[in-house]
Amino acid sequence: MIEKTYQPAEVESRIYSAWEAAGAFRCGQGGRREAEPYSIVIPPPNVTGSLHMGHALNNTLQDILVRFERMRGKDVLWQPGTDHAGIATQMVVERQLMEKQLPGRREMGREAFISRVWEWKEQSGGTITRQLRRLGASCDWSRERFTMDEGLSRAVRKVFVELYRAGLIYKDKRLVNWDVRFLTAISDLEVQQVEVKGELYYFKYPIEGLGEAFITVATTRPETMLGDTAVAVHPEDERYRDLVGKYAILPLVGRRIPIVADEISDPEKGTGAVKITPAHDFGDFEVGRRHHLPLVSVLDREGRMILRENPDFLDRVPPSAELERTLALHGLDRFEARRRVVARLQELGLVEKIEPHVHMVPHADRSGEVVEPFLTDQWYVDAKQLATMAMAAVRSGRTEFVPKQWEATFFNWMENIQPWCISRQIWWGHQIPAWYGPDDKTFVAETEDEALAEALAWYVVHDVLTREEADAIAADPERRAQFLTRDPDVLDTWFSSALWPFSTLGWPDETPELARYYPTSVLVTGFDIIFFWVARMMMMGLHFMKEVPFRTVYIHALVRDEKGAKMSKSKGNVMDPLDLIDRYGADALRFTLAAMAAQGRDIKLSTARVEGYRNFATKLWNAARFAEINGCVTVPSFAPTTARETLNRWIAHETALAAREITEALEAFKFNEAAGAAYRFVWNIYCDWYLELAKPILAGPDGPAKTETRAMVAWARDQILKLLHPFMPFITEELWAVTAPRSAGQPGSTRESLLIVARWPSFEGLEDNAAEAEIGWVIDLVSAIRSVRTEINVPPAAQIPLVLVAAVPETRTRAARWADFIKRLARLSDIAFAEGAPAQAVQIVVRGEVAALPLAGVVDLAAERARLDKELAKVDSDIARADAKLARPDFLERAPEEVIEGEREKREAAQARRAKILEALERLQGAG
RNA sequence: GGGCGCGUAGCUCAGCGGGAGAGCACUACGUUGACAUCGUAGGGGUCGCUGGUUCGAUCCCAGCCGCGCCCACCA
Repeated sequence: MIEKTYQPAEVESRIYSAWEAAGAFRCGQGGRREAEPYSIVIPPPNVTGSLHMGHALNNTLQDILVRFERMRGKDVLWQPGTDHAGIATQMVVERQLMEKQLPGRREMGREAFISRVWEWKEQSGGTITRQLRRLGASCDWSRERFTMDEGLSRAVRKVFVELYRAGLIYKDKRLVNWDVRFLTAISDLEVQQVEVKGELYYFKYPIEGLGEAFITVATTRPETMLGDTAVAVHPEDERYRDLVGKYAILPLVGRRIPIVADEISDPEKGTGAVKITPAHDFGDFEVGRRHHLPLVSVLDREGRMILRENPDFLDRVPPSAELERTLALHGLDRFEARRRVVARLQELGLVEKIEPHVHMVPHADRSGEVVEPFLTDQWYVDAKQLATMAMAAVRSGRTEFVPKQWEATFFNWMENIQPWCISRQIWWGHQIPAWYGPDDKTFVAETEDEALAEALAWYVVHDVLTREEADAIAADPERRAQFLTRDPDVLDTWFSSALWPFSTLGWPDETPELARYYPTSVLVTGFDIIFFWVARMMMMGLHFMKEVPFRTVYIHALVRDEKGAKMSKSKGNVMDPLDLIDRYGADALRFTLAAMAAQGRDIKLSTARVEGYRNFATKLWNAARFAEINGCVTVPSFAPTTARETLNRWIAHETALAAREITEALEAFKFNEAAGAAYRFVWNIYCDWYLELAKPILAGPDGPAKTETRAMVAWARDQILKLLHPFMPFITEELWAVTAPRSAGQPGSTRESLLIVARWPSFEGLEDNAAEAEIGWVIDLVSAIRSVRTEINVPPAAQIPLVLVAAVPETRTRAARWADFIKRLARLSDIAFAEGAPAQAVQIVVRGEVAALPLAGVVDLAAERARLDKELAKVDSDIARADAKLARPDFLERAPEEVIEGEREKREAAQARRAKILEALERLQGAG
């Protein structure tokens, strides 16, 4: 017996275990080794993460595709795993140490700290994957990977070494985006431009040799002026032409700085003269290179002023008396230093003005601190070269974005791609496989042994060491360990993510999985990581595999709250998917997300919507109960195409239509259309009409019609379970089990397989549309009667007679055949036939014929006349519109034939209907 | 400054060249043995504005008005 109500919480975990126990998620299962492969790699969630609504959407869509293709018989691999998430994870563990009042990271040392992180990972790293299971994700967990596991780490080292040897990875000293909180370099992508209300300061720099004359520069960062090494004006700016080549004297410092002509200066902006601080501004850095300016750093890695022990500062510029006075700046935070510099310049009368100024200020993603451009040595990937192939792959269609417009975004970024800074000054991550010799010579290799061998060989060849000395070092463990120093930095987390589509399949080994599942079929992800991840996977995949990592990139929207605001903890508008799963079931959440996943628009999620789809699940549940109560059991040998009953032929055809619609929508990644089609079919076709029309048969005497109908009800229900399974895996699998036909004395399911691996419905039966004329007529008739009953206030319980007027023989046959049904659904007492309509009757036109409801004493004649007048007006306007069209020569000449024909047909139908309405009006006249 | 997108029923959104749709909300009625997490019926929209293309425009094009997002070293 099917339970009275569906209990998601009870069912979901049990069903999920059953899938896992059956090995249903595993690739290559069930004789599918010969089948077409279908693979998706999961966007690996942070190991520190917990499931948020974005994950829920992302993984629901992947799971829908994966379940759909699995049911279509493909050999499916959904490759799961997690990301080590460098900074995020390091932060979590450091915070934990603090909370437990244990020694901090630096005190415990690198090795101890890293093993602490691993411990944390073992204990807590499984949260997110457990939560994915609750959502129903059918990943092949037997293949779960972690970006820091041994295999993937090996892939990372190999990639690094090969790119280094190909000259595509190099070390460079230049400005980087520096996070002053986490004390690490970050990439351009980890920087957010934030609009800040600040001030624009106009400073007067005296000009050497021109007495009281000065040049005014505008700046938003006064504290960096101590590091100025030039003033730039535009080469064509008449105002300053004479000053180019002269020197300004930098206030407070006394440094002579040249006034140079450079295009960077915009005559429209500020004063047209701009101070140049090559060590603290990306633009100025370039100017510095062009004009061979010295780089003067005045900030340390924590964003504090560093003047005293700063060789960059003191060696090049003899401290002036003024500078000595400003030495109080040393060690000050940059923002405090800013206030003091401004104050001092004001005292000196060198501040022309200060204006309020709104501008974009770069902030570090993670820490939220203002990013400091900082001069350091870092490792870079030459992305430009790699980008060329990636762009070509998208241009040629080897990888396709869906929706298409994201390709523009992709190209736009790729065309302007900058070197990718991949080194991070943190501990948790893939340590860079680079070692330095005694003279700082760099050796890059996959292992320390290889690096050492390479280094010793190099020093021998270059006569730094003799062969004997080298051998001695190699032989002595102590000296070996001391000879090289490993680069302490680790790689950007996205570096290992970029390898995900092939590293998870076993690369660099030539595994069968790599051969079979690469390139993957589709990547499902949000637009926010097109640059971070998609582009980089494209570059790495093409370089190392010589083939794109995925055929299709499906870009989905952002999930927002019901008002359209981005969900964030600080706003307190976060909806927790696990909470929704608890309240409504995973299926309801999944269906909601799918139904709302229209391409190109963000999802505004509301609980009302989830509730609505929970109701849908309930509806399905009850429909299955109805089938069971009425003895509708799957008949394995039943072939729907052989059905004899019109009603059954009709639902078979409707089922095929729905199957086709859902299949085509899923093939085109139109999740909302697929969900909508399934919803309409189940509720508005199967439940509202088919089951209702089947009731009299099921309640009637036993016989072939009843037997067939029972089989068909069960068959259609089974098709529904299949069609709905990708969206609502739990409830459908549960119903699949509980509705299984029983074999005597045998416990358990007699289904051939779990639903998850059942065959996806075909479209067979589409060609037979004959039943529609009959069932459609019944539906129209019932609907029309119901509508009229409400309109003229017939009490719902009242049973009234129906008279079919001047019915053609076919109608008479149909009416006779469907009398029980129609009477039941339209609440009629009797169906009769007559050549003319009875007096005092409500008359409706159904598919060209008049049906009358004699309602002497019940019907309000005036109301009825008004109703018919309204209908007449409607039909008249229809005719008029068609006439107007058909009267235009242009239309007849230029419109396609089928459109013209359609218009004629519409007109004829309207005319016929009009005639019937007129007759009805006349009769009413006579009656009144 | 560049690029992308959005303005359709009270709300959330589909549709996107041939007579305006769904869900929710709303109104009325209804516990007929699957389902009140339900059923039946109903009200509600000059499809942002202005032009253009077309036999025909909510749909294509241009401009404008609102709104959002992404990218960009500008003082």
